[in-house]
Amino acid sequence: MSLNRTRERILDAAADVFAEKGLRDATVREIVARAKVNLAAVNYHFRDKERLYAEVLEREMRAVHAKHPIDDDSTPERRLRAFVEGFLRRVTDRGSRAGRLMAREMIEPTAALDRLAERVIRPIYERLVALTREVGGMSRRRAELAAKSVLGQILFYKHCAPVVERIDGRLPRIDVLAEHITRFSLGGLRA
Amino acid sequence: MSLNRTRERILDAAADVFAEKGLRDATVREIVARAKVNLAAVNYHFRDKERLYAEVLEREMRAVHAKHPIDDDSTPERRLRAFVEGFLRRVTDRGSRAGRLMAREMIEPTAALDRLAERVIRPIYERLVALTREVGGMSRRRAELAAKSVLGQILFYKHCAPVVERIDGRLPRIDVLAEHITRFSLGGLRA
Amino acid sequence: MSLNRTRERILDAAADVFAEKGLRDATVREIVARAKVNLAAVNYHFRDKERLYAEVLEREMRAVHAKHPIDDDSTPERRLRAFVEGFLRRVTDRGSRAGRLMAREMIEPTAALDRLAERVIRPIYERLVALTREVGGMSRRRAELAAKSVLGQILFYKHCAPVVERIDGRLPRIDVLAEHITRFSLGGLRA
Amino acid sequence: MSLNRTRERILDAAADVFAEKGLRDATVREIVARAKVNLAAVNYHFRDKERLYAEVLEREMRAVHAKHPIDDDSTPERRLRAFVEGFLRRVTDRGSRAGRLMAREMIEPTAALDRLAERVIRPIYERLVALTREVGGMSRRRAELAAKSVLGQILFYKHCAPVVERIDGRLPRIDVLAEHITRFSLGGLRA
DNA sequence: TATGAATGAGCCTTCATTCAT
DNA sequence: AATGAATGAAGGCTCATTCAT
Repeated sequence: MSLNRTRERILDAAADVFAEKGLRDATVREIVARAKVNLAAVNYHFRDKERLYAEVLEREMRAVHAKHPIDDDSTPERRLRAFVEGFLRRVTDRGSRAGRLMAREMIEPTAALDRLAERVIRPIYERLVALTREVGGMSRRRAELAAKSVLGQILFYKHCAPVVERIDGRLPRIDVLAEHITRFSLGGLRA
Repeated sequence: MSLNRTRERILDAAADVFAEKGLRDATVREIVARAKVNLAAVNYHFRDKERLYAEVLEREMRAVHAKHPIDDDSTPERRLRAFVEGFLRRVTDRGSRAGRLMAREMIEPTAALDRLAERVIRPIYERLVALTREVGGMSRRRAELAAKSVLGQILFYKHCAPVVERIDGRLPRIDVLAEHITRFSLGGLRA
Repeated sequence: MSLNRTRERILDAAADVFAEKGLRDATVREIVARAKVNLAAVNYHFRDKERLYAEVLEREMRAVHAKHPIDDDSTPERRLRAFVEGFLRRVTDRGSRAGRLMAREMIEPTAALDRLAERVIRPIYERLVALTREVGGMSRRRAELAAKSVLGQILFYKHCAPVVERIDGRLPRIDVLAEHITRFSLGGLRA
Repeated sequence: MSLNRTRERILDAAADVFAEKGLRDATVREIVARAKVNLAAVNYHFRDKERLYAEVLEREMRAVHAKHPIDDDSTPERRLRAFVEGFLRRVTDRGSRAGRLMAREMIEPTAALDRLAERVIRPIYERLVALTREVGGMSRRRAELAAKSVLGQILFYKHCAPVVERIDGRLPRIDVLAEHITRFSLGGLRA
């Protein structure tokens, strides 16, 4: 195949498998089967399974980062609402490999997490902190707590999805959730 | 080794190992080594590794459930505050095997989660829903969303701990967090 | 099978394979195939391939040591002759696994050689040194050199066998060689 | 990289690696790494690893052969002494790749040994046989045995070096050894 | 002439489980 | 009730070699 076709195929297949099974439970054999490449190709292109994982993680995160929408210049309330819904959609997207990979990192952080926190997560976090200050006109310290309250509400539907499913059956529509979280948060911010 | 001493030793060792490594990454060999029992004892007493895991999970959760404090009869606001702080403390306890086990279940639910959701989680959830209705006087549907907003804020410090560490350094004191979450939530409930 | 049948079978098969191919070129698969035991049995009984090797080496050497004939009490010359022929026979025995294993150790010594040198080789060496002193009535220092001259002549037919074969075709009979080496050495000792 | 620079670099690196690890344990990867050439270069220039090995062996042996000193025309005894010391020096030279390669061939002869025995070893051997006849005035048959006795004494310090080290600590000086071997052999030749 | 990419075979080891006692 | 022995499956990795350029 021309260029680094094999390398790309492996990265893509690996993202799926790592997202589904995690670093250790994923097998190189399954990855190469999905990528339809030779078993040894992983070791050739990435040295070993762990290095492949690190590269996958970085890549997936960067992809999400790139897709992250830029805030427009409407009112802070509308921008908050847009942020919540956008984040919620991304996070609850079943097919989102980045989301699953991150969730796993939360339980068993790997060396790759340090870079990730700084380069991908912090910018998003800082934008949300700025937004909460605009809405609530509060101190930096309080705005950080508030930002975490917002994030927590959103991520709950990610990190506790299996329990929510078992207790509620299906989730409400995303826009209903986003509407609730935004209102609830506006109330909290003004408290 | 009279009675089911062996059985108990295995359950205890297994709780540690499963909490540290998860169902699949934990090895029977490590469990029996810590428990100082024979390799075949796990299969003898629990049929297989998965059944041992289910038993461990149930047991740990029951233990947490038992420690869960009963609400007193002060104002709903104070009871909410007490709930938040109590839950937050339990959830951020680094040594908590139950917490780690649950976090793993969120990512890769096992068969054991069904019972757990019904027997351990739902009662807590229902209590919180009732509490939010008392505070906010709202519909069941809205109260459920609000309860999830409260839980999400709390669990954020559990499920995103590695990122919070990397972005903020140390956490604020638990009571400060609890105070914030309670105020934020009261604001949200009244919105 | 009763007792440690499997363990013994592995040790025996491994001695053959290690002697033929050396530590690294020998494969666990070939060993277990010859021993007609399961592949995992090696790791179960010996932890890993290297430890199996160490045990094989020790065992084979001990076996040779045990078979080593005790000198009788005839004249020193006859005892030298007996020593030479005995050693020569053992060493050129094509089926001798110990010999092949030792030859490999000479090229790539493993950790096991230290014990071997002290426990198996030194006693033989010391006996020969004593013998040369009896024959030649010389200083300890010169006797040691002489002992090495004797050993070198014998071991030549072991260590250089492939070349001797290619240059001479077949070897003379062992007793002819032993007679020559003994005479040559007696001449040397008296020089 | 003009001409066959690559080829030369491979041959040189391969000589080191083969001497250190032997034919099979040496890896093409290590050779090309040391030679700082491409992985595929070995197969391109030498067809396969074994042919590279054969070429290395031949080359190293020829180099030794070239350095072999020509006998002068002093007395046979002095020429024997010179032969012993020269051979001993070459053989115990730790850095000698040829020596290590040969030692390995003795244990696991490869196809390359046939040519070697005929072209490199036999000439040396024949010279020594002639020398022993001059000294001892004996039959061809006995002279051959005597020549082997001389060679055996010398090669002992090569092939049994690890054991000698462990039993004696350091070796005596080469000239002392040569003196001993020469005297001992002269005694034997005259016996 | 030289090389980056890719491949198929094979190796050692680990693991959960079962068997015989 | 408990265990030492044994097993079959699977996994990560290395290697010499070949291919296409």
